[in-house]
Amino acid sequence: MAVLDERRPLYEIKANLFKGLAHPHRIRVLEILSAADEASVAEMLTATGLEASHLSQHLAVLRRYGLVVSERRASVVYYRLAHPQISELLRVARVLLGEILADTDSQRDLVAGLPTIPDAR
Amino acid sequence: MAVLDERRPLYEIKANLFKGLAHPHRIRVLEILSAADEASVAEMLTATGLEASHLSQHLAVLRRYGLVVSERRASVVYYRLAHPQISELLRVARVLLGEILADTDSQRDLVAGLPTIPDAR
DNA sequence: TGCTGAATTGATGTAATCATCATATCAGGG
DNA sequence: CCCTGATATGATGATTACATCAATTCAGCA
Repeated sequence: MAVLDERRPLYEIKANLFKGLAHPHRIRVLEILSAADEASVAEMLTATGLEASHLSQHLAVLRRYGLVVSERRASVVYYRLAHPQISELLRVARVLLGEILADTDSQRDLVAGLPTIPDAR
Repeated sequence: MAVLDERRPLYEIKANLFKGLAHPHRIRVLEILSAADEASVAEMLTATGLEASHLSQHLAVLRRYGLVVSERRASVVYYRLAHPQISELLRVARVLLGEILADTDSQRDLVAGLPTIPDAR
């Protein structure tokens, strides 16, 4: 398994989880799967507008990180979240981001990192 | 701000959030800050065992991603989570990982990605 | 068996991230 | 004012991730 490997220290496993989530295309895919429960590659292709091999590579990453599972029925491959909890995590992230960005609106440059650190690069 | 920038599509902002979290050292730092509310660089140095400049670089990443804020009092720099919700996100991730890894124990190779995909590389 | 559509893999170049080490800034005490 | 401890930045090389395009596998059908 290598990525979500329970023999590693927890903070490393956790970092790997986030690493799997750390790309906009992969977020889109996971949100599609959160909403639809299951989706074929073809469906995700039209939903995302990505080129086939590009999508496939990101799906491979998601598989490698143990975030999705796939199943071939006839000539179509269907993907599903490997764990329902993943959609929960995305939901929480969405809510928290909502709050964070709302904060940001009112205290924009506090959050911007510019004034708090003498010389933010 | 550039990283947690509300003008971008949401899935990109979300991916950036996860990108900031996608490293074991940074997870450790954030968990220290979740527990302690505030910590000096010196404290984090001893807590993590990292070399000073190495820790500093990761702190810079966390600042850049808007996940922490820092404040200098005398010659000591203190760090804090930029948003309390971040510790909430980590908490949720921890819980979910607990469940996922528990699953994994009983269905280890289902999660491993090996049997579900004909030729996992 | 040879096509065709669906999806994956491989190869390549480029860019981003990480670790290490050396150097720089910054505040306070001598 | 310079020294020291605390922290941050810069430069370098190594590794890993990303995008693009070509080639491959695989299932079903003519």
